[in-house]
Amino acid sequence: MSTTTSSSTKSADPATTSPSEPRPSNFVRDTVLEDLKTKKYGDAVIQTRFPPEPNGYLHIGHAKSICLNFGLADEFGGKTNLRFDDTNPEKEEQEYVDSIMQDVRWLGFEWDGLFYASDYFDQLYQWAVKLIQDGKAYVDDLSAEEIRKHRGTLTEPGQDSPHRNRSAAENLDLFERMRQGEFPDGSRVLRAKIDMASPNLNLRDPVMYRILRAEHHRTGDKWCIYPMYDYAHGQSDSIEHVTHSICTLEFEDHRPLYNWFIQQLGIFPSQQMEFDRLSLTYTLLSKRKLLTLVQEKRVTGWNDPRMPTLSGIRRRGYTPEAIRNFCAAIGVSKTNGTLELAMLEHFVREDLNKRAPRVMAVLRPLKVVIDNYPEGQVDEVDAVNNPEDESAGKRKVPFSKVLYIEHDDFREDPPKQYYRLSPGREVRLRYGYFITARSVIKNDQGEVVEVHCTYDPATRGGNAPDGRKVKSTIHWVSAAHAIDAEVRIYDKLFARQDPNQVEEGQEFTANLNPASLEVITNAKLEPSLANAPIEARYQFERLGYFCVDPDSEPGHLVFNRTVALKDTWAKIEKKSGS
RNA sequence: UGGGCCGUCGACUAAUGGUAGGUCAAGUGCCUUUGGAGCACUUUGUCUAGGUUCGAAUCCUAGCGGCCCAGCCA
Repeated sequence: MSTTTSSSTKSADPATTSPSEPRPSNFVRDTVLEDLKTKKYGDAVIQTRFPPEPNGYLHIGHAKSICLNFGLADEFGGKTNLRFDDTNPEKEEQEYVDSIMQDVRWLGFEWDGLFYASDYFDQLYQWAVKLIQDGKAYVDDLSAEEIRKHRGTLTEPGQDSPHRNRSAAENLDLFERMRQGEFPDGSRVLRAKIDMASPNLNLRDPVMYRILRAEHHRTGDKWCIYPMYDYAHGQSDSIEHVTHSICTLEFEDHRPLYNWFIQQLGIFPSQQMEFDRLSLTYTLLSKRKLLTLVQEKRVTGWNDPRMPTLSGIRRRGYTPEAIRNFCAAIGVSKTNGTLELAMLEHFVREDLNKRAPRVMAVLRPLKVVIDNYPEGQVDEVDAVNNPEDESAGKRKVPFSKVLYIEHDDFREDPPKQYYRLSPGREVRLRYGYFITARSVIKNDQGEVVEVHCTYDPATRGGNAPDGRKVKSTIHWVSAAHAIDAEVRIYDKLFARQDPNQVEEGQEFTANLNPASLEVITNAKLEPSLANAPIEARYQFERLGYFCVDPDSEPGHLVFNRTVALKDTWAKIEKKSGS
């Protein structure tokens, strides 16, 4: 992929501390550049952070954020922390923490600091006490529902809680007793005292702490009160001296609150900036909904190869490079849009094309017998491992009298522009010989089950000495040498471009693509694949990119199709069909 | 209809008052022992209307359209 040329890279920029590749311009990077130039943070390097909540697995949308945050720090010699936003013990688990760390590293990034919002619970508590002392926070006894009623609506101001003007002493006492566990869950909250009439709902005395008796994955039962996101996040950023706190657009309305806490506390002024969340066609990127798919067993787990999670995509065969290139190419803006899935697929193909060894595999075997080929003779033909990479070398592939070819590669009655095998037609068997179809054998249903051909011994390797050309080259596997494999063909998980678009009363699961997985149990592979290791990626010539699934066992290989090759014939067929 | 944000080819994104460019997709041709890859070419765009300016995608005004916010989720 070539990087977009941008004006910001035309001239050497003194703020750029690394001589790295020109990077695509975006408004976040521009701001960093500007802040560095004006020395907004003195001589300090920029500090970013990736702050996932450990309540699910990371997905491709997170990859965009990871690449942005780590990428900025890399480019400008800054640092990036991994910080778990673990303020809601009811939804968070160690399993998610572990998977997140694994996925970030797999993507190719290493954090500078590893932190948890829960590391700061004591500090956060002390700051809350300070806000109470300053008359900026109060304990409210209203129920959740009463608070909601008092909040007003989008168009009407809220009303003050009757407890809004308690004395600092009383608030201090109550808050301390909240922490001590004197009150039942949900009976009281600590609220910031801001403005119940603010047009920004986030400023209508937001809740800072709630009482929640839940086992926290790190602090256990030490606390029975937990800070809310708005109170925890900005302060965590500030503690870590995060200079650029990059989050998604839906937090734009929270920025005034983010700033309010920092200002009241007089602590390090981290700056929040918001960019657009990634959306992809035919894809859902909502941890809540992905969780639903897992819980309802619509998929086999978070790492089902159809899932847009990093672990799913990894198992599907995507490379970290492909994802990083994708993230660099899609850019960062404030526009809410939806990217075509084709864009993502392009970047896997691009990467795999360069690195994946080619191999021959037949997914839907059709038996071919070469009548004039000597019985029992085996011919080891040379095959190129990767035409894109000469250093990948060559291998031998056994050729013999009985072969399998792809069922699609033979048509008894070939349509226009179909160049593959058909009665009387000569084609090339890749790296093998030219063969001509002579007759077919059909089963009781009238389906072709065997094609008898003749071959031209002079065409060994694939070229005719007399210079005659052939329109098409097809792949094959020697029947006697083939190894059997299971191949899982994946398609879009959702049938609708926008999986959230549902008929009245329906769930998003109604949009699930019933054909998202097709399992082929009798695929035939060339023997070189016998010892293919888990996660190894190949191009099955003319078919697509495939990788070895962890479900594989000795003697039973399982492949996942990562993505199909672009298929010109399919286009022609579709066009003439419609 | 309170507040916030956003409108550039079909999609994503650049242009920072001075040539509307790139990537994907689509199409055409070349090439090809993968109908792959590669190469070349092509199509299509500044939401609308006013204004400022020598000059506006960019600044101003007004419309129109979209997204977000009324969790003791993040």
